[in-house]
Amino acid sequence: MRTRGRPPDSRARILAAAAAEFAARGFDGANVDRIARAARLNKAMIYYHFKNKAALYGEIFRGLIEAVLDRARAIAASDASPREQITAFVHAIVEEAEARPHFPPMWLREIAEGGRHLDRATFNLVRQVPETLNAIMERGCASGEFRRCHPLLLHFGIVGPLMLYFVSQPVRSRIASEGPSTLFMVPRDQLLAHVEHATLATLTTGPQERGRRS
Amino acid sequence: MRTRGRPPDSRARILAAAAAEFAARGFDGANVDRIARAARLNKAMIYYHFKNKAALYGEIFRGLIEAVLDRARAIAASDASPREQITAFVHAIVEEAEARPHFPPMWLREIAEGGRHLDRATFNLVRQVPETLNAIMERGCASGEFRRCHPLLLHFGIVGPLMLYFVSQPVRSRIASEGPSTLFMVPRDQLLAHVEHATLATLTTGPQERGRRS
DNA sequence: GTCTATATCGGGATAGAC
DNA sequence: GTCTATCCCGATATAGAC
Repeated sequence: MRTRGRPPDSRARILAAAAAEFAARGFDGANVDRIARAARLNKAMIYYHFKNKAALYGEIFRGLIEAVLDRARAIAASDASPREQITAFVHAIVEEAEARPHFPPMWLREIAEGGRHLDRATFNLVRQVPETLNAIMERGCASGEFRRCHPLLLHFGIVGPLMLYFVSQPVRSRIASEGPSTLFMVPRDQLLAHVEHATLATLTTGPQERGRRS
Repeated sequence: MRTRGRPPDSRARILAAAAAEFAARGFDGANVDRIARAARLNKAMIYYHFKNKAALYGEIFRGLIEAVLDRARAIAASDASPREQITAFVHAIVEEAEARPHFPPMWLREIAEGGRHLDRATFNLVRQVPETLNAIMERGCASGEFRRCHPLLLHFGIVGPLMLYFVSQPVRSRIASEGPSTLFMVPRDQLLAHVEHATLATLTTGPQERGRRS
């Protein structure tokens, strides 16, 4: 059964293995041989499906950022209130990170690399995420619910802690295995609650530095 | 003058060049030849001063984290109020990042790498930074100024946006050079004001999720 | 589509003169 | 302390059989 025309999944296996490898080691640290072994294939198969290592990386990164951007746009286009949209945005990032564990490490590293491995098209997708978040904030400001803040800082204030949380998983379990410090264990729900609260508190508390008050 | 016993600064030049290289390319992407050239030295000189690439990296990282930890501890030991100590902590991170531009990229990458390049001693220094911040928060909670939140999330909420800001510099100027979007230009003082405000707002606004009120 | 070689080369590390 | 020359391995990429 399901034999005729069954598409070989070698390409998908390569993508999955490569995503894990790039996430764990970065572009330069990633090893094509290891990817092949993890995909239970030979290295030559990788070059059958992809032009080179960079093309493989590019395809994975593009898929990742498209998924995130789709979520963000859907939220911005919804009829939820600005507050709810902010909350939904935080949840969406967390859900995407859980669905694609390579997302946080790859995104973080790529920013640190100056976007060196991204073509113009992908680069534009990356910048559209904070722009979408900005549109949400703008609506909240127009309705008087939010105070205005710098959109990129708003974005970094959400994404920064979230990415660090996911990316620090190996470090944190290494710490946990060495001693009984409870400081480095963070329940997932507490993460969500914290970032939600921090973001909304930032957006609804009057700024000291400019002297407006609600 | 100052000839006798003048120490050759080749070692210092190597450290400076290597810091820039590791920051820009990461451990695996860093090239010892490029480091030597940037230090106006031959590659062999690097191996005269350092056992290998990893040892060179380790020394730079250790220096960086020691500087940050020193600042954090000095603040925690000061007699300033918890609020002031939080503000001082934010400022200290920013000042350290400006004094040592390799700090944000190297720190961020190292977390993403799972601390793979760190020996036990350095690893312990890294974890003591959030622990020090926790001590500050504890005092604020004891005096009733702060609501308690997860110390690691507090730390990520400060350091995440700050590191992203510095690390995204190349990406942001690339965006700025391509079009007139003002969204990606962030004045340094606005960064400081934002993170300060966001952190204090988080620490002084009652949590929705647990229903405690001050 | 999948494999086994193998070409090729960049880059970490060392030898040894000065 | 500083250099030139070189070793040599690992890693990307390709050729070509099946």
